[in-house]
Amino acid sequence: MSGRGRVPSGQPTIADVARHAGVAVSTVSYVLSGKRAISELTRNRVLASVRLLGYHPNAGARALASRRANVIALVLPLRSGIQVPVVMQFATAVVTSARGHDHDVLLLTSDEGPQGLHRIAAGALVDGVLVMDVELHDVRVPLLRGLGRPSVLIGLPAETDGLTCVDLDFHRAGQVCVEHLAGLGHRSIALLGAPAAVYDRGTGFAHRTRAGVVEAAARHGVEAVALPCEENAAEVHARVVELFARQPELSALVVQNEAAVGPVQATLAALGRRVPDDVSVVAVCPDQFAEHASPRLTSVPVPAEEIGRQAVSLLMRKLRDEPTPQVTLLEPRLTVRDSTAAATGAPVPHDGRAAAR
Amino acid sequence: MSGRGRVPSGQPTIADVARHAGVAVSTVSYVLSGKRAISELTRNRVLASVRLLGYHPNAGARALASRRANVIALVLPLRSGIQVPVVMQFATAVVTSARGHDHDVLLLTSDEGPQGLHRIAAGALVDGVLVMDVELHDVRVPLLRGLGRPSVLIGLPAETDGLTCVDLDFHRAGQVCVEHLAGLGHRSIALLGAPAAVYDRGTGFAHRTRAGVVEAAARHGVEAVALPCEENAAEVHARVVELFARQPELSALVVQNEAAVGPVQATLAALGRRVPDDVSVVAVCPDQFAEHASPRLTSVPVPAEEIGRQAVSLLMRKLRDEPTPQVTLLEPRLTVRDSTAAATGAPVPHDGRAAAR
DNA sequence: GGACGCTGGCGAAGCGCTTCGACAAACCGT
DNA sequence: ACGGTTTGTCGAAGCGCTTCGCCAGCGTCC
Repeated sequence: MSGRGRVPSGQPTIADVARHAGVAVSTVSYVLSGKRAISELTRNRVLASVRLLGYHPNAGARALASRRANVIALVLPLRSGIQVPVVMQFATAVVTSARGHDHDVLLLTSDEGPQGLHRIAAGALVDGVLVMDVELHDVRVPLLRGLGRPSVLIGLPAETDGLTCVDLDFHRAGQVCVEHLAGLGHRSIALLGAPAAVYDRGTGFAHRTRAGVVEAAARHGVEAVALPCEENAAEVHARVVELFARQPELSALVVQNEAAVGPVQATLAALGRRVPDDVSVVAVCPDQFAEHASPRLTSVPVPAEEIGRQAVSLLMRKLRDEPTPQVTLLEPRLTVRDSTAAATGAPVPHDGRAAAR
Repeated sequence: MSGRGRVPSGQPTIADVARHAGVAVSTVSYVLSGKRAISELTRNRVLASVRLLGYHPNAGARALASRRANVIALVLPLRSGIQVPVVMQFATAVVTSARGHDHDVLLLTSDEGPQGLHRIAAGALVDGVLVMDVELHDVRVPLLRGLGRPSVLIGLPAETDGLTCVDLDFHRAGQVCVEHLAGLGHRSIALLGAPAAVYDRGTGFAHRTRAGVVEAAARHGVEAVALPCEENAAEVHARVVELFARQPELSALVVQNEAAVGPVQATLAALGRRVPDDVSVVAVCPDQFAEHASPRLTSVPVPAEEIGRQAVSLLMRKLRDEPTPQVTLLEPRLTVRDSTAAATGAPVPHDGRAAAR
């Protein structure tokens, strides 16, 4: 009968719902979007039809007509030296929060590079972009500025004009670790950091933590050295040995490298140095890691969940054209567990800080 | 002038390209899709215009008209006890291969559950679905069957009728580990497995590996016990101690738990048992892990990349309505490194297998 | 030299949705 | 009882693309 007759998709359309409920297509649309007042009666009839037919709006059609896809892009790093579990936590937090805002998440990997971003944005596949693992001088930053779509960075580039960035205040995190150790009477500490490659490509969090450690150490009159560290057990071992050779007085370690945490503990054990009796250890790592180590580690957790949530919520605000702060830094919290104790021969005063004065 | 005049989107449309190239819209479409023959001359004119105007087809419009979104969904597990780095490797492999097939990847988390899948599929946001971390009796399996969209599972449920599944042959992997150890003369071995929760929820790979180990051990006359193992250092320590108490003769360990690998080595060291001199260790874990341990671990890697690629390629085949095998199992390869050696008092015969006969 | 088949291109009809303007009907104050 | 607001609903015009059917031109084959 029908002249053209492409195969119908099987899924009910808004027209089916309208017909079933005995109203106009536009009425169904308004019921679903709430953008115009609809009488209680009509609304209920429509909603009943929706449920009965199992109607789900077609995403493509919706995107086309409304010019918003309700999808955001998440650009994940895939390089060496990334903190895999942290990244996963971010990703899941982002997906979960995005769903809470009625958005889905499209996964992009850094290695498709700028053109990937461009394709996605120009094709209107996504409404906005979330970029992780930003470097100090990230090539994607100028791109994002000219993308024509809202974006939020997780991490802090050197120049934040016109951007929206969220991150843990790693500078402060470094300070907090040192302050804790100084308060326990430690006078010689070391930062065992991320792999050298991470520093080399100017990843913000590594540099900022190091700066925080160095600065706070100076302020508290604590001797401190910072060393990058690869992620394999042998290398960690070598580094730790090297540290004790360079600083015989060394009594505390700040470790910012998930993969190194285990080997560090193993190495210290092998060297006959007990934690925390002989050496205190503070880690900057996910809580889960710190909990699972033995002894349980005093740590500054990276609040991946919280950062992810914030990032999404900032992006949503940008999508609604609301103003957003340029930089949002989360305050680090240090959780004291079993891996830090007063330095030998420097008993902690009762307020736990005197030694740092 | 124009009566209605919504704001134009800014992006050039196919009509702009057509006008610029002096051809019909449909011609541009055919040039881009290659679905009809277009003369060299016209094609080049069109392509030039496309580049010049920076044209990118609108994803929503394309999806609406063609009834295919060129997006696939990837459902990632987010529960405890998952092997985070492996999951990440999967994810990146999937994204990369999907891009190679001109598709993007939408990230879903298991915890949005069945309705998430349903929403996505019914809304035509995605053309197909990739599901990871499938359990033996997964609730999503019936859902997938009735989803009306092609899907591929990574992992193996108990019942595979009408499905398409890819996975490493973990049963074989278990066997391979045992065969290697038996060949080295070990007569008493243990499998230190995933956390108990993983077995409890019936995750295929854990069960299959255990079965493979047990079966091969029986066949080779090797004594074997299998123990689940939590992912924290203290627990690992306890388990290892327990194992040696139960099997005084124990001379080799198969470890299928990334997070446990480090602690196992630490514990053995603490117990004064050298690897591989006193105890051999085989791990089922990503190569990277095995490489970074010290000593470097003999291992059966989980070929996440390869599995991801296969999964995508199978899904693409299904999208094209081509038949696909129900189950695709990848053959495990064992890489010998420095953590396995001949059992004490059982010198390896020159062909390395006699002890197993 | 007309029937035939190709090739290359065009026009138009949707795909399923949102949104704008129009417009009855109900409600208000006077 | 009559203009002026709301309030609730409808119709229709696209959003930007794909795809179907059509046709003009051109070589081919008896």
